[in-house]
Amino acid sequence: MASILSVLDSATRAVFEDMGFPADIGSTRESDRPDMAPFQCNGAMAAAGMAKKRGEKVNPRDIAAQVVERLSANAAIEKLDIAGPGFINIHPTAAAMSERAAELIDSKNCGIVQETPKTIVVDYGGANVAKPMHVGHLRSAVIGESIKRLLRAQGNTVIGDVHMGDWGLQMGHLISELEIEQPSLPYFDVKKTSDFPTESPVTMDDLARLYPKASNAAKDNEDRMEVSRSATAELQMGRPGYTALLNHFIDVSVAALKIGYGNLGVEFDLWKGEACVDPLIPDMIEELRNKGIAEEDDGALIIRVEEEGEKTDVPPVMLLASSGAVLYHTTDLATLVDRKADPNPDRIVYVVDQRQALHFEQVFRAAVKAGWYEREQLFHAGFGTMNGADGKPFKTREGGVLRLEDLLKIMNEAAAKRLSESGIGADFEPEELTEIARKVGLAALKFADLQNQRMTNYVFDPDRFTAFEGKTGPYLLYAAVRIKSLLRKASDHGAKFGIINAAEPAEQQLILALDAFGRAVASSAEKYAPHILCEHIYRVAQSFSRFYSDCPIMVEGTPEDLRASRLSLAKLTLTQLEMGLDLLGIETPERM
RNA sequence: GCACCGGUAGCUCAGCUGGAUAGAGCACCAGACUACGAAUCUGGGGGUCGGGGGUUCGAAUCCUCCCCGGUGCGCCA
Repeated sequence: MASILSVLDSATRAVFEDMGFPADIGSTRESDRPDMAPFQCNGAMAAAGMAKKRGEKVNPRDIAAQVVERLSANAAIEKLDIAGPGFINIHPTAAAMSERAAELIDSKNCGIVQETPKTIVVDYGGANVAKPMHVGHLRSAVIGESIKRLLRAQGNTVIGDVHMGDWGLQMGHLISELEIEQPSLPYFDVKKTSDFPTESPVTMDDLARLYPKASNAAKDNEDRMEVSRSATAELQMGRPGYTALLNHFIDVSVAALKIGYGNLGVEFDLWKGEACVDPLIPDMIEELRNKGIAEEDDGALIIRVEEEGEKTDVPPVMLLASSGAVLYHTTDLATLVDRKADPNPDRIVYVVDQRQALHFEQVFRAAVKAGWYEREQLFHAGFGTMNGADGKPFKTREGGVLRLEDLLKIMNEAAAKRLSESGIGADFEPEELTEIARKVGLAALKFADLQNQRMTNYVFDPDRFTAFEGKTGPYLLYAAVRIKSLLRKASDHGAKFGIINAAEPAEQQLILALDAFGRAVASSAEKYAPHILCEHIYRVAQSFSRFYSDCPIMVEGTPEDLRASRLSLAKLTLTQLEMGLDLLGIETPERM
């Protein structure tokens, strides 16, 4: 099955090739001037340029005329125009559009092209143990979830790994602070090595309180810092009481994080963290030493990763601090070793803040140097830093960090308010109303985030998030929900679906928009860029809105076959909208 | 100092494997509900694409030099 564009594209390429030009220059694409034609081919100018370089003098319009001549018999083409210096404008036939719509209805996946299946790990989330989730965790979760779904939709085996931060000094802080508060706990008894309580001595709230307390205390007290450092070192040496405590911390945190991510509609296949690859580190370091890759430097163990002819020095990977402690690089490398063993992925995508770019570059180089991966297998999909409307790191009015649960509450309330204002939900059950507000709020939040290109710095602006008009998540849901309502009405009237006949401009425009879904998904997945899919879904919703206002369907007096055609088109649109929204991690309510 | 990311309409952003008149949403102005949901639709005004050079028939897009903002640069994670 081929999209309208790909049919036209193959045709124009073949013509250019026939005429002795490279097929590539004859490519067809969506037009920059949709007012003139849906599709354009600009190859004639390029061809004339090439002929000129060979010393021939050719007018691009003449080449265009020849191309048009050879294309005129194509059944999918209604009309060809030559414009300006030699642009070829291509109008597909209504029949081609109708046929394509029928294909899309039969298609299981709305025209998403299946790739040769690969195993891909998407590393996103990255929340820390013992710290409540805040707005800073939003982007990784939302973008990562969408990338995971996009890759999966292409037929890949995709594994989402939360990769928690549960190792290192932060754990030393927690353990030592708890010891200061409750020194009599059995975990701190050096002589005790087993049979620790199964019940956690702390709650999530305790952890959320202990960490900043310790961290602040250590900031300006070197002695306190030393206590944390030595606790960290002892934990890493495997002190049983500390290990038992760490496991409690992790269990308590994972339970909280599952709820937090669950509220965002984000799910992970793996709940691994840094701590669980710690056992791999001694062998890994041994291997790196034996291979002559790791070397001592200034008391630390490092891997040099700078490359020939590089202008700047890329700092080395730090495997072991001079204290012998394991560092961020070490656990990330060990995670790569772990993943190599299982599931031995073809690719790993890290959806992590762009500020980590250098870190990943270093780790990737080390992994390649060690012979574990090819450079192309490892990709850091970074995203922009998040600021408030003033361009500075976002803070609440009180100057604190905005918790994710509070953000979700703000979104929920805004959606609920809008629902009650519109008066539509007056007869809904309270539970349904709550559920709708949740979905609408979340859709607004996610779409506001995803529609930006990853790299652009992110302005966190609650007003923008809670805007429900225009290019927003709720607009998309509204379009989908309106179709559902229409289909319910059709069902009540016993209306039938039928063959789609692309007659009206609004119908044709909608079909052409639907035709582009496969391309949008492919390009989104290839570039790890959900915003491309956002753009597409929005265009589909807009095209539908226009179709809906121009073309009566369930209005009395609409001929039966016309109604059947339009109902089918509406249903097809709904299928694609819901599928596209799902790829963005957005749920569609039945009504709103 | 070096490196990475960004600078496009009043605001928030697309477009950047070079193509025609640089797009969208918000805001602003003017219209459309006794027709299927107006969280909607139609039309309009609004731009030295940070600046200068260069390549090209053609540059927001490629090259180069500057300016501005953000970020990162061996023992936190």
